[in-house]
Amino acid sequence: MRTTNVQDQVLRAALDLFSTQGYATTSVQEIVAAAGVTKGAMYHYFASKDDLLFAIYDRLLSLQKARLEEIVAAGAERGDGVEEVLRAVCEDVISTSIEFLPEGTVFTRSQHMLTPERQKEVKRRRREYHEEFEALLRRGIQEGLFRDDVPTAMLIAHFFSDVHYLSQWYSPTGPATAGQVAEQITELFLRGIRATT
Amino acid sequence: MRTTNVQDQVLRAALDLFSTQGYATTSVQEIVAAAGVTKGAMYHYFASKDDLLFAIYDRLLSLQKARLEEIVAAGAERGDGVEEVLRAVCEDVISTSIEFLPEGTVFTRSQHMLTPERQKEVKRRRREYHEEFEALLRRGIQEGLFRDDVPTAMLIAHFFSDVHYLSQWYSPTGPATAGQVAEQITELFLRGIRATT
DNA sequence: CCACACAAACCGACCAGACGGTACGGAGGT
DNA sequence: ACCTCCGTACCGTCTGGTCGGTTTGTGTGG
Repeated sequence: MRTTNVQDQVLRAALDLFSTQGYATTSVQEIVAAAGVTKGAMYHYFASKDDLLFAIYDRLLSLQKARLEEIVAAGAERGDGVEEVLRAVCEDVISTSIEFLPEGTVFTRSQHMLTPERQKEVKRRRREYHEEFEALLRRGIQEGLFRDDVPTAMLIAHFFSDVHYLSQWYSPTGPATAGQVAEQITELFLRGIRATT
Repeated sequence: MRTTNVQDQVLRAALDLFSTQGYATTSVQEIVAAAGVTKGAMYHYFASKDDLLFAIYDRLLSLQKARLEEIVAAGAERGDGVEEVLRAVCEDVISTSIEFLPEGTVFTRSQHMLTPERQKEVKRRRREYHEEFEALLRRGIQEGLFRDDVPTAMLIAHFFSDVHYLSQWYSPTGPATAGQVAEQITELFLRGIRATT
């Protein structure tokens, strides 16, 4: 197996503590105590506290990217229309973000705590993701389905604002299910960007 | 006068450093050095580092609340329709958020660094603001202008996600002016929430 | 089945330094 | 004489990270 029990436990504890207390206010001592391991064990697998934080980003970015490409590929194979694909992508990223809510909390809140190089990498990978998203928008605009009087950059920001904001208001114990939220936000977004015929 | 030069300089420096480096990674030493005062002077006016952070929240919350009420009152006096008032409110909060972009950065990023009581107060005042916003939405729904198939809580989240996300992507040196952004986001939002007749 | 070797896994006491905050005294106005 | 304002030196605490050493696992030769 690729990951040991120690790594798993530490990352799990780190995610939990970072998302509830914040990165800076969580000490390595707390993390290893919560994980049930010692500092020596932890520093055997991770070079720094920063590694723990970055692991959270890496996992989420990889996951979202993979899902995006999977959906786009499946849509292309099926010959789906742009709006259909875009809807699937939107609903999926929202659902996934709800599934990984603690990660989302850390993601928005602690980006500036990463080392500068890693901040750059996170930015780069987010940009890549956005560009793939933008390609869908452009296709839709070209086909006359989506409005062309608002820059795509703003449409992207408009959608991902919802995605990032999820961790600040959504509660699994609340009235709405993840699926409902995904559907409704996507609907609001699509309604906003459709061309007026 | 109410505020001394020391207070002003310190708060200005704190805002600048908190927004660029983050609260936890900014030391009191750095702040007083940037403000050109000594620690003794600072601690004469502020009880703790936390006070500096809360001052940023307090100012922004007060400002936004005041502007909201002003606009709603003006709209009521003029006898404006709900959509007209809501549009004015939305455009104003976006413009204001752009005007106070560093405050917005700190706002979203450092809420969990406040003392628990102050976190509660921030939450309470935000909720008050949202409730006033919600009243507009409800009025619009009642009048059949806005859709009633999506919970108002979600419509609120959908709009304020854009507001909070501004500090993460908007650049004053970018292509879009504050006014354009305010107009376009508001347009996207309103288009999304209008009832389909 | 054992003895041995060697590396990976792990322990926990221990730094060096930075941090927020304080104590105390002086300066200057009233 | 007194109070506000502020400078300086200092304190106790906590932090991320290290390091020498021990334990555990595993492959190997007899």
